[in-house]
Amino acid sequence: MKNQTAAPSLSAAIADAIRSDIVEGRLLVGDRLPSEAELADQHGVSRATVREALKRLAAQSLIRTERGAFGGAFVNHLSYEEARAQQVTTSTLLLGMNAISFQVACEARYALERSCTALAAERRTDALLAAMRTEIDTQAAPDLSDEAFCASDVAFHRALVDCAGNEVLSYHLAGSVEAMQPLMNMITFTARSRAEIIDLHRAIVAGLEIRDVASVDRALATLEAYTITLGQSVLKARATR
Amino acid sequence: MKNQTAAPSLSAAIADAIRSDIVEGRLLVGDRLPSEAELADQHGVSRATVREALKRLAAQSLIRTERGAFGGAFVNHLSYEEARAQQVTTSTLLLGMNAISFQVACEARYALERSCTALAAERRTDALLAAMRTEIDTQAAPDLSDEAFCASDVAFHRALVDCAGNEVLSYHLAGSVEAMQPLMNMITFTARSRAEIIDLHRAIVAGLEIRDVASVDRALATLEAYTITLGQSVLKARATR
DNA sequence: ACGCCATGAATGTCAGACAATTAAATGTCT
DNA sequence: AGACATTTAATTGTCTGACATTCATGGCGT
Repeated sequence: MKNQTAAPSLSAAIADAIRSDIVEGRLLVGDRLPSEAELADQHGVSRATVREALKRLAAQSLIRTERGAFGGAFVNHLSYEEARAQQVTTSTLLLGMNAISFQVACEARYALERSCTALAAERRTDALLAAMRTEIDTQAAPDLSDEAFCASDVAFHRALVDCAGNEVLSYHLAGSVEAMQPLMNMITFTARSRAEIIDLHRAIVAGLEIRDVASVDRALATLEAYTITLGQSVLKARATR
Repeated sequence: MKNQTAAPSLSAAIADAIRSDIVEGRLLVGDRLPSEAELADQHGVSRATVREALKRLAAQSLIRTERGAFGGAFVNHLSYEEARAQQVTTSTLLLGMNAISFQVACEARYALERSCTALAAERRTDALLAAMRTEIDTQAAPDLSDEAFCASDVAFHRALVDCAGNEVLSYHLAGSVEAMQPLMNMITFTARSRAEIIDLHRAIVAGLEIRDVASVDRALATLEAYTITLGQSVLKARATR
């Protein structure tokens, strides 16, 4: 992996060297790196510089460090959860910094989410359907805060993508959808709109239950359209304020 | 953003503090952080510790540092390209470490890719169609290496997702699909299979041209099935070896 | 006005020290 | 012999102070 313009910094160069050792398989999961002192010797730099390099890798969850005798830096086993958390941080920041319109974000979110409907209808399990129904019940509570409603909404859609029974797909979709949540949260939900959304959630679960791809897809499309409508009315309200 | 079990390290704690300042908007893009010496004072630690914290943030592209007078650490503007590169690194590593079956990866890849067909058929531009045709011509060259064929394949699918005309969708899809390329590269392409793939690529472009969603979707489904077949035959060949 | 250079502020690096932690080796008691 | 306590060595985490390097700015001389 060639580095961009250049790495005018020793610590960055050392980090890159070790990173490619990991990515290209010369260091395997669980392997212990040489101690900081040894690395400093090998690369002809001071320990401080090596440490900065290691911190860079630790920030990407590529390595983990343990203290004490026979501690050191170990190639980390990247779990789905860690990877997803990082993806969400990066994507959230990206979306927050680039003046994404609500409509574009919404369109992307539902396009991604609909990519799992066919598999989800085929493979949905009773356990996941039950989880979705539980979230719907939560959402129907009359005195629920907007925050809690959104959290439950995320959990519902998370369960939906899990229905596809493909962990790789779940990882990508859950990460993508979750990253867009802050943009979705521009909307303040009225009792009326909550009821509408809950109805559509019910339709999705019902469609999955009878393995009817088309009805699930239709419900998601309707949910997308409705969400965009809500977003636009919020924008309009702000404009006239 | 609460940290998991604990961060028993000062440099990690400081990095987390600054990170949340950025993610939650208390520091804006382009803002200059205090100098390392000032940060060290504020947090009551040494400059070395602050530097390790800053390197962690730099590794996530959250900040960039400039040397010289009036240099320092600045909140970075995260570009789509930087974000995608990070997403690809993380996802590639994740997939490489978790014994993903070829079939599961393939299924996820095409499910994601098909999420843009409807928008792509509606919005495809002549420029992007031309780009796709150029890649097909490249792929048809008789003396092309496997590596170059795969690279062109990535470029082709990249153009396909760009057809959807939604930059957020492009970002997520291009990253996801690219991250799975190493798994796809298990396949060694024969002249026969290349011809088959190129035919399907042609069908995709033709479908986009006449804005026929169904035919594009069908071509992608066929491509998925064919890719899985190829993968299985490779596995079978290895098993009997 | 123009170019050159000193200055100062900042990061990048180094060397050496000490504290904290931890597993393993060693010692000690029953 | 076995259980428990202690020492030891390796390693990371942090601190201190120093020097090198980079670069915008402003003053100086011509």
